[in-house]
Amino acid sequence: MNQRRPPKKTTIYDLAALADTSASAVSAVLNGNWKKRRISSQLAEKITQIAEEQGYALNMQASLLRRETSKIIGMIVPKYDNRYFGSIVETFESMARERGLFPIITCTRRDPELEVEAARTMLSYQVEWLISTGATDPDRISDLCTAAGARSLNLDLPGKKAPSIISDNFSGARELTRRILANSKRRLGAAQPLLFIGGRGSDHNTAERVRGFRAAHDDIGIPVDDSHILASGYAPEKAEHSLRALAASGDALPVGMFVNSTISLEGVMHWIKRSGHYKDRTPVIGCFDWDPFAALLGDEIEMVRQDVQGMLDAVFNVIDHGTTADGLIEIPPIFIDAEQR
Amino acid sequence: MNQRRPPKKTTIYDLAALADTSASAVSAVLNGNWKKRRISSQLAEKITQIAEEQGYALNMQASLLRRETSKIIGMIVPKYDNRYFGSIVETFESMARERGLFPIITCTRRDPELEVEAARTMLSYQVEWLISTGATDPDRISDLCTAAGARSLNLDLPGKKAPSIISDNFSGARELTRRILANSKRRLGAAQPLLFIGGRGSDHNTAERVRGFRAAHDDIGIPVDDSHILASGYAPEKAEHSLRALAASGDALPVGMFVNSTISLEGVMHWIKRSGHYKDRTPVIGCFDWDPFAALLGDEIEMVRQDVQGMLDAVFNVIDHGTTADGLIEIPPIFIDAEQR
DNA sequence: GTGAAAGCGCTAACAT
DNA sequence: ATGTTAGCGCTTTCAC
Repeated sequence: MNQRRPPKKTTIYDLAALADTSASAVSAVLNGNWKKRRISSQLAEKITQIAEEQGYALNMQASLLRRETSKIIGMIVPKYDNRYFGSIVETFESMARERGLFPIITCTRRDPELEVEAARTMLSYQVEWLISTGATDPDRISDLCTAAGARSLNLDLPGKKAPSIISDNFSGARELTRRILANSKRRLGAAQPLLFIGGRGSDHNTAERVRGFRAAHDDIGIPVDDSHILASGYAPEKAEHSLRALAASGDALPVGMFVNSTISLEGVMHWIKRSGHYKDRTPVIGCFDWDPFAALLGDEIEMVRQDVQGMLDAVFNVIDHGTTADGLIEIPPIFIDAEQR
Repeated sequence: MNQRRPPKKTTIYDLAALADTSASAVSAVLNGNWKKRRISSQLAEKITQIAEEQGYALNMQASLLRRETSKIIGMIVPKYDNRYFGSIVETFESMARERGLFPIITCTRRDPELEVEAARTMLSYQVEWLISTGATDPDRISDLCTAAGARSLNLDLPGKKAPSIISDNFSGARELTRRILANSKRRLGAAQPLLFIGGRGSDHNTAERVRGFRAAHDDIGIPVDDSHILASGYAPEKAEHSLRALAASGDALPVGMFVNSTISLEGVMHWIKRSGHYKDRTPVIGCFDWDPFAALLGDEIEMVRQDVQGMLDAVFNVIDHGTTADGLIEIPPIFIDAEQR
């Protein structure tokens, strides 16, 4: 039933002709601000009905061109392949819609070039706000936004040139580490240093989590060697490769691990299962992020869940109230206890 | 650094004034079709540079209003909470961009009202194509599109009024069932009927998969009782609830299950772990969909992976070549053998 | 209570 | 080779 040649679209002029009135009356009625224009409910009724019959659809491009405000809000997101970002996008969309904003999302696959290209495109579409989620170079995007008269916001990863809403990575990592160490002690009698694996050493979140990881070890007087920090990237294969290299080096394998994301955990679990090391006793694991299946993988796997709703509440708080400070807002992540998992 | 009052945006008229030329020259240069207008590379150079300096950004709304074609392509997707849809969206976006199209995606949470509202909004934005993914009422959306002069396409779930690209659910389910039965026989000596769980009995995919499930049982002469088909919905809690009810009924629990989606599998695995039935011997499981962590959950869990790339190749084949037939295109899903998982 | 008219920023046909 | 001009469909004064 797909029409080959689109029939000329109905405009408010067509409607005006049919209703024997003017385009401005039609526009006013269809926008709901007709009481302000004191249009007779008779005429309003008639116009609405005709519009219905003709299957009239507003042309946003024309409408937006004339208005001063677009009500379009953009978000850039690195990937759709994990629960964290999926839930950010889903929550963002519905919160935006609640406010009468039109959300447009685009996935930039952690590619810096794509990020700025996507930002530019969104600015062409007159976004009023642009949220950079987990962007590699958020300040670059903020600059573009400022130049184009749009406002920007950083989510998940902080920047210097716009308000940034992120998880409290340091405290979260410290508490997670504390729990892994406790589990490990319960199993082995004595606590031993853990392995930190996944993420990029250069990004703020990873750095903060490493700091929390070290602090928790410090708290109980266990030294952490640099060789125990393997921030080799986000892809599953990267984590797997690091572990393989570690095992090949002949060093003792750690009894427990702090895994920096579910995506890294994928590689870690795969390697543990396939490699055959740990065959009798799997390592104690903690993951900075949550996934429902990962949660079922074993009893000893501890997970922090980032507070997506809390973060987006903060995001929209800035948007709704137009806060202007470029500060850092840190949202505590959530710990789920084993019983209620 | 967020500007409070957006500075008036630079237009091509501003650039024309600065370059001491006309708006049309600027437009032509910035669009790349200036060799056609035989504009001197000198002028072109000058304009490009000034545009750069001024941080000029095209106003798409104005551009689109004037053009006849929008190059905007929309997609409606039910959820972002599993790998299947995540990968559909990610692949769709990049394939659209490769073609110079601007993808806009929106998540409708399996809500029929939201679906049509989202479709209407996208049509206002002049989408040329609208892909309904897993929509509850795709024909309604196709009608809206036809009325607005846009073309539509169904993905994942078929409709009658537009070309539909879906998985070959029948054959996939039959093969998956065959494999689960074989695993079950290997473990138990004799094959026993499986339980089908998850999905909506009313949707095409679930119906086809049930048909495949029955066919595979028929093939080896095992009868399937209606009480073994539990298509109680997509949410994890729905599946969990059905299982709890089944266990409470006192009937024997099945030795194996065909789970209709990863999202249902979430509920199934959770129940198996928490309920304590199956404590010594977990059931043989197969899932119509793939998830990396679920794949690690046990050795006996068989998974079909829907061929997302194949499906989207088919989608863009229709778009690129403007096929007009409203037929059903079925893409065989992919089986991953245990060794290579 | 309602209509006429201007103009948002851009593109393309038509001049020169 | 480049400028002038007429809209695209809508919103919004302003005039009646």
